[in-house]
Formats: sequence, C-alpha cells, structure tokens
Amino acid sequence: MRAIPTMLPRRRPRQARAQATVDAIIQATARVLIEDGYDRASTNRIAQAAGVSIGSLYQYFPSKEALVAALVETHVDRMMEVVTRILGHDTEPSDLRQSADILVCALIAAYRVDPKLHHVLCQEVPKIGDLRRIYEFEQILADVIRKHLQSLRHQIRHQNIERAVFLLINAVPSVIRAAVENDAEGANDEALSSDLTDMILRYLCYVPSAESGQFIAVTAEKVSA
Amino acid sequence: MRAIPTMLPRRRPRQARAQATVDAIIQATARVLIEDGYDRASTNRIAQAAGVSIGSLYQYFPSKEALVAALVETHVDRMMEVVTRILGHDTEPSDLRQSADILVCALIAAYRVDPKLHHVLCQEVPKIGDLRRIYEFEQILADVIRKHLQSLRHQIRHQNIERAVFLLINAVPSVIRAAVENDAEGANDEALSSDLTDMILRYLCYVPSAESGQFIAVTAEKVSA
Amino acid sequence: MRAIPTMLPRRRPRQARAQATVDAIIQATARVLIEDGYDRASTNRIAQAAGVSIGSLYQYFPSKEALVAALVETHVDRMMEVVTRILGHDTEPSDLRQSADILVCALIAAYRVDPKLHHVLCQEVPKIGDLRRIYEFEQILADVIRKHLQSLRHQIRHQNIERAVFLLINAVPSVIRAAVENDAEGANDEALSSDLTDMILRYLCYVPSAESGQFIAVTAEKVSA
Amino acid sequence: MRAIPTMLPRRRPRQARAQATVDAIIQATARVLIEDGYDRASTNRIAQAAGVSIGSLYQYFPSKEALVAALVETHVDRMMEVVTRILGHDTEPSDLRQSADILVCALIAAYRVDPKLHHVLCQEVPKIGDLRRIYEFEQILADVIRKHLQSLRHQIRHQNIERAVFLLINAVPSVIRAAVENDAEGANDEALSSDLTDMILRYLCYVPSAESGQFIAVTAEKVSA
DNA sequence: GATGAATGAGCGTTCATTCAT
DNA sequence: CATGAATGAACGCTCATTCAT
Repeated sequence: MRAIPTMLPRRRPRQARAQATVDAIIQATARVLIEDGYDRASTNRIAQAAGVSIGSLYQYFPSKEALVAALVETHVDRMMEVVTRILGHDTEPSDLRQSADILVCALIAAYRVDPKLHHVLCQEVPKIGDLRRIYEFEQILADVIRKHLQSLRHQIRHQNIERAVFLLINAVPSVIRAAVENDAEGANDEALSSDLTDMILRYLCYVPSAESGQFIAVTAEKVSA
Repeated sequence: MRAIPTMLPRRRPRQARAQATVDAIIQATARVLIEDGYDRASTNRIAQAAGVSIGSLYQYFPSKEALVAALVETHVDRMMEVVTRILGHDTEPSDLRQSADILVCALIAAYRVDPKLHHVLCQEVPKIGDLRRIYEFEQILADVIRKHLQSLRHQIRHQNIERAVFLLINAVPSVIRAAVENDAEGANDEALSSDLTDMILRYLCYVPSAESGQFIAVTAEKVSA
Repeated sequence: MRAIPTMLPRRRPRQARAQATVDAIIQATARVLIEDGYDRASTNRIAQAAGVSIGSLYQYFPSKEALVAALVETHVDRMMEVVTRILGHDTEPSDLRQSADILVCALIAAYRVDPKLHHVLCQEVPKIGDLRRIYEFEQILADVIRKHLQSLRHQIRHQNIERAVFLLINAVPSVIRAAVENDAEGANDEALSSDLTDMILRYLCYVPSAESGQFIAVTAEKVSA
Repeated sequence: MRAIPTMLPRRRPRQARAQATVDAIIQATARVLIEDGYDRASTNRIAQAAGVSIGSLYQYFPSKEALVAALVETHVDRMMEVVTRILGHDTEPSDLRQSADILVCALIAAYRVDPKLHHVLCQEVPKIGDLRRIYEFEQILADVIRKHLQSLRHQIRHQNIERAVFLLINAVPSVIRAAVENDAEGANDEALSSDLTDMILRYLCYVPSAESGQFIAVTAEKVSA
C-alpha cells in the first residue's frame, strides 16, 4: 500500500491541519469552560481562545451543542482509555480483592484525567441531547463491574448482583470525584483507594478479606465468643 | 447606565396577595427549571408560568440569581425539615445500627422531597454566589454524621473519623439520589435502606452489629466452616 | 449574570465596510439625538436609523455611553479642527484687536459646525464618564486665550489674567451659541463678531482700540470737558 | 367674608396637609434630581424620598413631566422672587452704573438660590413640553434689561438696543452660572460683580462711568499722549 | 477553505403608570 | 384619599449563527 511519495504529502497536510484545528477548538472549549463556566463560554470566545475564526469553528461544528458534545466524547474517551489501560485485559478476574483494588485505582486515575473539566461538564452543562453522554462513562463502568461480579459471584454474598452493582457504581465514583476535587495533588490517593477497597470488600463479602488479618481475628473472636 | 443587580431581597410583602405572588413565583421557578432546564428558564417565562407580570417578579426578586437562590433556600429548608423531623432530637445516639438506620431513612425521605428539582439545582445551575447553597444540605449533614460518629466512636474501628465522614457523606447521598431518580414511586426504598445501612455498618464496625443476628450467623458458619 | 459594560472601544474595523458601518452609526446617533432627544434615543432606534442591526452597533460600541462618547469626541474634533484652521499658526499674536477678531470668527465658525447636536450634547446628555468631554472644547479654548492674553499682557489692563480668561471663556461662547441657534443662516454673523470683538477689547483695554476713531474722539471730548 | 369658626378648620387642615404633601414631593424631586441625576430619578424613588406612596404622588401630578415641570416653575419663581426683591421697584432707573450694579447683584443672588438644581435642570432634563420653561427666567430677565436700556438709552452708545440686550442676556448669566458653580461659598462674588459691571458699562457706554475716576484718568493720559 | 462583519431573537431588567384594596 | 401591588412596553445588551468576501 505504498503511495507515490510526491503525491501523498499534498493532501495529507491538509487533513492533518484540519485535525489540528479541530483539536485546538476542542481544547479551547475545555479551557474556556473551566475558566469562565458554561454560561460565559460563548462560541466566539472559544474560537478566539483556539486562535481560529468563528467561521472556521462552525465549519467543523454545526452548533454549540455539537461542539460541547465533541468535548464530552473526547473527555469520556480519555477517561475510558485510562481505565482500560490499567484494567488491562483481565476480563476474567479471579480474585475479588485484587479486582476491587485495581478497579479503584483505575477509577481514581480516570477521575484525575481532568477533574475541573469533569466538574463543569457534570455540574453546569445542560443535560440535553448528546450532552447527556457525560454519564456514559459510568454506564460503561457499570457493565465492567457487573461482569466482574458475575464471574466472581461465588465469592460474594449477594444474590441480586444488580443491586450491588447499582450501589457500588453510585457510591464509589462519587467518593472518588469528591476526593479528587478536594485533593488536587493526589497526596491521599493511597489512603483513599485503601478505604474504598475496604468498603467494597466489606460490603460484598462474607468476610472482608483474607489479607486483613487483624479484622478477621477480631471478627472471629467476636463470633466465637 | 444600568446598575449592578444585587442579591438582597427587594421588598417584604405586606399584603396577603403579595405573599401569594411570591409563592407562585417560586413554585413557577421550580416548575420551569424542571421542565425547561436552567438555560431556557428565562425570567419572563417564569413570570408567565406564575401567572404574574415580569414587573411583579422583579418587585420581589432583584435578579434572576436572587430568584433561583430563594428557590434553593426553600428547597434546602424543606429537605432539612424532613431530616430534622425524622431524626427527632436524638442528638445523643447510643446504638450505631439504629442511628445509621434512621439516618438512612431520613436521607431517603429528604431526597424524595423534590428529586427533579434537586437534580436541576445540582446538575445545571451554575454554582456562583448564593446558588452554591444547594450544597448546604450536605454540609449540615456532614456535621450531623460527624457528631454521631464522635459519640459512638468506641463502636467503630476508625481512628480518623474525618475520613470516614468524608467517605460516607459522599457515598450514601449519591446512592440515594440515584435510587430516587430511578425509582419514582419508592417501591424499593426498603431494600435500598437496608443495603445502605448494611454498607455503612460493615464499613464502620469490627463486626457489622450485635443485633444483626442472621448475618452474623451466616458469617459465623462460613468462618467456622 | 450580566457583565458590567466597559467604555473601551470594542473592535477595530479592518474591512472597508466595517468603517462605513461605524460612520453610519455615529452619524445616525447624531441624527437621532437631534430629532428625538437623549432620552428617546435608544440604541435600537439608532441602529435602525443607521440601517444596521443592533448587533453590529454593539460590535463596535460596547455601551450606549461609549457610543455617545464617540460622537462627542467626533464633534469636539470637528470644532477644534475649524478653530485650528482659522487661527492658523499665529501662536505669537502681536495685536490684540486682530487677535480677538480672529478668535471670535473662529469660534463662530466652530459653533456653526453642528449647533443642534451641540445643543443636545450640552443640554440633555448626562455629564458622566467620557460624556463630560463635551466640555473639552472650551477647556482647550481657555488655554488658547490664556496664552494670547499672557503674550499681550502689556496691552491689557488686567493684572489677574486668570479672572479675565474666566469671564471671557464663559461670556463669549455663550453669546455665540445663542446667536448661532437663533440665526441658522448666519446672516448676522458679521454684526455678532463685531459686537463681540468690541466687547472684548473694551473689557480688556485701557482704550478700546486705535481703529475705533469715533469712540476715542468722543471719549476724549468727554474727558477733556 | 368671615366664616363660621367651627366650620372652617374642618376643611382647611385637609388642604393644608395636601399642600404640605405637594411641597414635600417637589422638594423630594429636587433632592433626588440633584443626588441621582435625571436618568436615575424615578417616580418611585421620589415618592419614597418624599415619604409618600407612589399613588399619592400621582394624585397630585399626572405624570413625571408634570412633576418636574412643577419643580421647574417653583425654581424659576424663587429665582424671580430674589431678583424682584433686590431690584425693588425702580422700574424707572436713572443711573446706568447703579442699575447695572444692582442687576448684577440680583442675578448673582438668583443663581445662588439652588445652583445644583439649576445645573441639573439646565444640563440633563430633556427640553420638551413645559420643561422648556427653565429658560423662562432669562426671557423675563431680557424684558427687564430691555426696559432699563430703553429708559437709559441716552446714556448708551447703541442704536440697536435689541442687539445689546441679546449680548448681555447671554453673556452675563453664563458667567454668573459658571462662577457660582465653581465658587460654592461666594467668596469672590464681589470681584465677580465688579468685573461684570465693569464689562457691561464698558460695553454699553461712550465712557465706562463717571464714578470710575482712576480708569478715566488712565484713559485720558493715553489719549492725550 | 478561512475570515470576520453582520444578524436578530431573545435575554435580564427598569420604571412610568394604573387600580384594587 | 392613601396605599402599594401589579402591569408591560421598552430598554441596553449578548451571542449563536449566517454569509459575503
């Protein structure tokens, strides 16, 4: 599939430049949204921040909603990419603690992708049309978790897995979002992840974990007493 | 030649019909916000929905922000009222399970006050000025929970209570909000409250609770097995 | 959620038609101000009179005040231009009568530039911010007169030149403004200028003038008698 | 025309109170106009400043224009009253210098009645309908001056008295207005009046005045030289 | 294609005026 | 008569979008 060298570059730069323009616009949108909020983020301001004319902006995005929707998609993609990379390909997890631990870490990393943008997208952007897709991340997440729990169902005490998924998918990301917003540098991420994993395992299991010796001991004592 | 709008309430209604007008405006604001979203909720539209002239609206609310802020306050007040009523005056709780249970029930009731309005207020209204007070509910909540945990600290395994409060205050309301939005009639509220209480106790305690006989039994069997 | 309007000019017109738009707007402003007065001169009406959309008006002028301020500046510039042209470069006047005469003529010409506009600008426009610059013309004028009187101080009887300047700068333009408004065609401008020059010289000098033979003769008679 | 004592007071208080209300409203109008300018002086604000309901205001004044017109008339009346009192009843003046002197003093006193109000009324209020009557004062003044000059016509050099009146009626008040605005305490009023009288006499007479010995001497020297 | 001048519906807000109480 | 709640036309201004250059 090798093309003639003198012909190819003539068209490629144009496409590359167009893609660069599109990227610049989307990044500018993110910047303006974060700095000015959704209300003050006008298309003209975004175009200016992107170093592009308003006409060019509308060449690539037919409306403001389309523009923000593209940003939403980009953002969700980036978060998913992080999760996917960290989770690797262990679609068949064996150990619940390990699975929970890696998932929590993946989520923290995902919510650290661009917390300020995530905040504006969740808290200010009107949830109409494609802009609702900001919730897509957590929907996909629910699928991942559901599959994990299904395949590890003998390790958990819940019959109704759907309910457990629902609780976890709403509890865990909320805690992470709040933590990430309060702790920009991530100094406490380890404590956070340990707390969350702890909570998850305690919630799901008959006994929290094989590793948490002290706890089991105490429990055992209590129980045997 | 325009003055900068302020946030101060403009006029105290002295006549009965004036109070009726104010109430109609606030209720209309809620309706329009829910149906059209914050962006499309113009002051003229709200006035129309209230069956009131735009002039009357501005006689009582000096700006759109003041109007929505009044609604926020009303809404938070109603939620707090519900919590306070259910919690009663047991500011000195003795039993953790009971305390958690009643708190969860109070929260579910509070988030059922007007879930759609709550959603718009949290997810679309820009968080500037007095509009930030939508978060007030959960701040007060955090205080309540912190006090409970302090007074019951011998029953829980956490040294750093602040971290536990943080996790709970972000996890529990999120689950409730999502549940309330998905289940308008509240058919599963019992299961929800039992799940949440379970999660809370398992997270906080060495053993979930002395009273939860069945659970302990099951756990004991498993453990002893 | 409204921003405080500024006075800074908003956009430099880069295309020819943009400059035409700006000119049309300023001229329309003058027309509407003259015909309808300041109060009824709304920005929408001005835009309509200019054959331009309201949006275009605000593309070039960030506020109504800025718009009128631009008109004030244009108007003052035109008046100053006339004065400068007529006064020429005789910044070092030698003869008082000649100097007064030419100054009076220059002033009459200046106040004839657009008397109706000048009237509205002086009598109706609120004197706030840059709109105060309508007074700039007479401030500059005061400087010119002060310099003339300083360099001709041996020909005048006043020790306190500042007081003489104050009196003249307030008396002479007022008379001219009134005359110009009453006599649209300028039929009596010669009589006016002669009267004013006469008044000025009689006010400033020991003897009015060498040229006014008859007067001196009469005076001499009276005195010698 | 003496009425029965028991009947009269019953109605009079009402009228007196009504007149007091009207006065309060007019004075409040003046205050608000001065402090806030014409643009920001709303009828509601004026009613509030007068300690009267907006309904009552409209009971006495059918429109904002009527309200301000009443203030204009009151103000012009007060100025005229001052002039009339000072001028006394010498409608048949004999001496020009004395006549000019007293007129200048009367004018200064008149323009000191309420300079700030006068300024707003002249410089901001739209000159439509009855509001034009702010110019009435100077029209009446012109009549007074015209009569003076007519009866003293043998002492002045002008054949066309109308032209002299026009010049004076426009020159003198302008200087006084400016002086009064610049010098709130009236510290320089004597110098001002002497300057103006000087100017007037020099403008009108063959020789300024019989009394101004020093000046005549100087003039004589010059002439005889 | 890229530009940016132009558009105008619609926003938040004011205020002179009316009228039920 | 006084009150003040209610009215709504009109204002200054913004911004998503179009289109001639």
